[in-house]
Amino acid sequence: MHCSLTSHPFIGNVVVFRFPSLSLSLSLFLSSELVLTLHTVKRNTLSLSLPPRRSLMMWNTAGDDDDDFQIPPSSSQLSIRKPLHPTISHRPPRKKPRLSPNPGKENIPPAPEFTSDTCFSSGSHALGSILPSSSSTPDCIPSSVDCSSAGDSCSLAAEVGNDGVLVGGEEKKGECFKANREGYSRNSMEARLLSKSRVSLRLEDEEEDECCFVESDSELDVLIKLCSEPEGSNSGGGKDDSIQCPLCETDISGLSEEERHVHTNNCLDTQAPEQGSLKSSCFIEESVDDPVQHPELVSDLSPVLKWVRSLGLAKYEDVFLREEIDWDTLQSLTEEDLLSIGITSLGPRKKIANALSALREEACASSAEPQAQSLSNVTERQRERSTTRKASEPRKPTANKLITEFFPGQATDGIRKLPKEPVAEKSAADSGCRRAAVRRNGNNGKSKVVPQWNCVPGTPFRVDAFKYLTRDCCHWFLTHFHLDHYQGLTKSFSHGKIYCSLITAKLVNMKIGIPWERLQVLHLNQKVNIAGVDVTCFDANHCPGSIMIRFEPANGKAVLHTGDFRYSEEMLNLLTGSPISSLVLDTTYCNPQYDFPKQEAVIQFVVEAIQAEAFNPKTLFLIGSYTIGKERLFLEVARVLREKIYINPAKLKLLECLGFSKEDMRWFTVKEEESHIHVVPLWTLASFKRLKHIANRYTNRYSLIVAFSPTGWTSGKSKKKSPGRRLQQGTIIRYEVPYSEHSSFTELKEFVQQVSPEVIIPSVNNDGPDSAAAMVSMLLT
DNA sequence: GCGATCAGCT
DNA sequence: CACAGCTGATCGC
Repeated sequence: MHCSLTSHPFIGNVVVFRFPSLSLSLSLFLSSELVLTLHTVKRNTLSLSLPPRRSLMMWNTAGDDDDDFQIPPSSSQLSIRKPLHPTISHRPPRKKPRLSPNPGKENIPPAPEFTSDTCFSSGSHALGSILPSSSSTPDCIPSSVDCSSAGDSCSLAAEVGNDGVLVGGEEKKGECFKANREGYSRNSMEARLLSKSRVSLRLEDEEEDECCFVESDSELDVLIKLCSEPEGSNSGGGKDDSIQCPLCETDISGLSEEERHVHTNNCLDTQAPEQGSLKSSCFIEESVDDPVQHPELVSDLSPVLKWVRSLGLAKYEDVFLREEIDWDTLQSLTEEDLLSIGITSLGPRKKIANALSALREEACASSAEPQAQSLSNVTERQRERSTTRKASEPRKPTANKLITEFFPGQATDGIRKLPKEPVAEKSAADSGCRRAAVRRNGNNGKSKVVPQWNCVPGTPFRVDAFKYLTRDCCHWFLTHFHLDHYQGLTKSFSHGKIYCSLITAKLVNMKIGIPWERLQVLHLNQKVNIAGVDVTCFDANHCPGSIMIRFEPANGKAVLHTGDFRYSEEMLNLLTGSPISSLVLDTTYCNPQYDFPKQEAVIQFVVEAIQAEAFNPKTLFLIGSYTIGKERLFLEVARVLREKIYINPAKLKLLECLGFSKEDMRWFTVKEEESHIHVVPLWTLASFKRLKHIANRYTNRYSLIVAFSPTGWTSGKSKKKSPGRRLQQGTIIRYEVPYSEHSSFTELKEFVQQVSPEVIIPSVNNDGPDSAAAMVSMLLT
């Protein structure tokens, strides 16, 4: 078997193993300090990357013939040499490999001495790069191949086994290794990035970040499957799998699941006329008048399935069928429910959830204005029943949990409930939220209910509610200039005044074209009276211009709306005064899994990472940012590295609105050639594909791209507690760093405890209203 | 053609 | 995951 090692043409710390005639099956055993990343395995090519300042040793213990391990002459940058520390291999090589000549060797300068000090501080060489060492080494393990820049660290051994399996090992041997390891552990980016995860090897696809995790059946799915087995059927392995159509009772076991649905649907279609009202074009009409008299829920399935189909999501029919979801149940489903029944794809789930809220709104509208609709009696009854139920009983036991139940020692009398859905009219009315016509003319006159978090209890004000413009409100607050908060705001806005910070006002004026007459600037920490309500705003520490707003209405129940915010202790000093009754809280990361470091720590991390990666003068650094946001990160990078940052002219214009000092602005340049640190939209860093496009654009100027993707999500889920991660594909490196402009879970908890409100209204509630209660309860435990 | 909105995607 | 935002399709004017 032949294996060739070559250095990457551009970047020193990538080693490519080629097994020309082998279908690779790989396993690598690495020890605690991960220094080798298996990068791609494709077309018999295995590419491995070493973090900078590390070296690689490779042993060959495969096969017994001399052909086992050959370094072809073309691998000119590799030196084949003997290791300094023979004992390092946990499985000593059995045979000396035939070493091929290395014609390029003499042209390559000797590498510096590699010690624990130089391993981090020396910038003159890429320490992981594949350079020959001029030093000679003891002839103990003749079969080793060292691709290190200097003969030293012995940090990793890899072997090619008889079966073509590449195995490897590292054992701590000798002081050199120890010192090196300690030095590395202490200083290196990679050690810091990876020390927690201890993932010994990453097997990455070429499109690493697009790798798919095939979702295995959740426990819930399994349960659902079990529960959906027909009750008397022998599901314990017996073969009594007879399945009957619930309508015509024909045996349909022989049909596929899809065919069964088709069959059942046909039966429903043919039987429906007998029941009086079903028309294929009006599936909403059919419903079971009295469920007690119609215990067979399946007879109510057809409208559901048709509805699902009408959304173009026929492939989920079986999910609804399996769950025996009837029309009533359907309307009470939350997005969380959809997820739990197995609609795991975001797109379809959102689509269904949106369609469901439209359905519910229709139902509400019809109950509120029955005269406005001309509906069949059946529909009328159906809606009546569903709305009656809404008013009288909870759809789900957890839905109407009192928020205040989660507050130990707080009175619960007469305290507002967390609404199950914005559609719950009572809660909407309570908070002053009303139905808003989304479009006066379009959208078929459909309307949306203003979510509670966009309202200020006890006032007629709206916050970040431009999606829900109504004529009955003329005080519109905007907490910051991010699309998801100003969405719906256009230059034709004519609904009153917009209240925001100076920075936000500038941006709204510049980017959207709202005239200044419509804008009312709120100054930080200054109380003003607006329509009889005292209003004070504070820096929200989110993006430039972001504010939190305290409203003190005449009823004495102060409301604090955080907008989007990142907690800082200074906030608490400002918030002294009247106690907060309702807290509208940015719950973006309201889950214990999101516990990321302070921004300063992440900035420091990025600065050090740049320094560590900067060994190659032809490196382009990219830092992701939003329209506004993350400025602190790249400004700090500029300051520390004393290097200008490139931004495009549009971004510069934006930054000029953000109130940076002249000093700070000097760190920005719109001349690309003046800087090799560029600020780019965050989404351009999202995939390696895009990064490759960027790389191609700069192919003459840069040989290495190092991108920083700053996002709080980095620290979620499986990446729990990891301070970030470093991904690499060839000449492109992407760091994902947990730089967040939202509060972490810990910070939220701290904030809530300090503010101690009576009611919390979450602003982000992606998993449905049920989880809102859970979310809040987590904050208070 | 333009602005606004929405779905889909990252 | 989907922070926040881009892209393209569609609709109404």
